[in-house]
Amino acid sequence: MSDLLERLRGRGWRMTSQRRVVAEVLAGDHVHLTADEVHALAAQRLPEISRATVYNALGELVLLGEVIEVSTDGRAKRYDPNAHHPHQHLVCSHCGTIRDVHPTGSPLADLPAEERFGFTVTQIEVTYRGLCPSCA
Amino acid sequence: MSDLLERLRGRGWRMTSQRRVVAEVLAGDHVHLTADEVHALAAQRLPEISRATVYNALGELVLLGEVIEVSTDGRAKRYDPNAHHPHQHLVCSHCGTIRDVHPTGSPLADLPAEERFGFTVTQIEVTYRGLCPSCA
DNA sequence: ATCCTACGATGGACAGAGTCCAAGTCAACC
DNA sequence: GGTTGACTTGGACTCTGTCCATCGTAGGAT
Ligand SMILES: [Mn+2]
Ligand SMILES: [Mn+2]
Ligand SMILES: [Zn+2]
Ligand SMILES: [Zn+2]
Repeated sequence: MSDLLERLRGRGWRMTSQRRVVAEVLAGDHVHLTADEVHALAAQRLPEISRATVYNALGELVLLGEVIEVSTDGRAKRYDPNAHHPHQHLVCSHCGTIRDVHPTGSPLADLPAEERFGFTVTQIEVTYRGLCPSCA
Repeated sequence: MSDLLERLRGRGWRMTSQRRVVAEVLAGDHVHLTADEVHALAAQRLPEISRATVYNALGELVLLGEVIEVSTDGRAKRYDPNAHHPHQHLVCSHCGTIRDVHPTGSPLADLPAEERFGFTVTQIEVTYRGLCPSCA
């Protein structure tokens, strides 16, 4: 993770204690925290950190491509630091639990050119939905 | 669309003027309205219809499998009456415009069994994201 | 080491989408 | 036509996220 902090510093990110804590809280694999969860964890280390600051930091990390925003259907967005290992998500329709998955058949079925309607497609997102073992 | 109304009546749906108007407003192909858009259109015909009723009716149509809920990333959910012709969506990341698309092959790249984590996968949703011609 | 200042943090108000509820209304069956 | 439980209403409420005026501070300049 400190390589992340290095990379950010290198890009001119002013290193504040708040941003450091947010980046540290997000460290790890299979992490999919909501903004408020990040805020709660960050506040354990830095009690006066504000929600706005957490939202700002997360937004910047997303813009910098260091974190992926996963939006799950009506609930709060989740933030995924595993931005450098492409993967997709399996989501429980009942409780919202997320798991990382790596579908086979790599080049996710491209769109027929005549169905692109002039769009520049930059991202293909596959979401597998179902019930997790405890909700089934 | 009156076949829809028939089907609903057959399933014990009490037919109120509000529900009828909501179902009628949703009729058509490539329709992806938000709940508030449905409400506005419905209110043109039935001025006193309430937002809560529209949300209730939409929720029931979704449960009955007659309408698909398309959630688009931070914006309001959209309601798609084209539930009986499986398709996927192409969404503009900038303005939120939606187009129906029909990817070739089996985009539904199945999940390796060992990556299902005990989930019962019931739905695979593919979202193509990019910029529409006017946002590019 | 100290000073400066532009960038970042704060917290409280605000907004959008959706849910909930108590009270009133009416569709459908008798 | 009367009965009744399902449906509707509208307003309050919740949740997620944004905005903004003000205050604080990281880090370059001296
Ligand atoms: Mn992930
Ligand atoms: Mn559609
Ligand atoms: Zn679950
Ligand atoms: Zn667009």
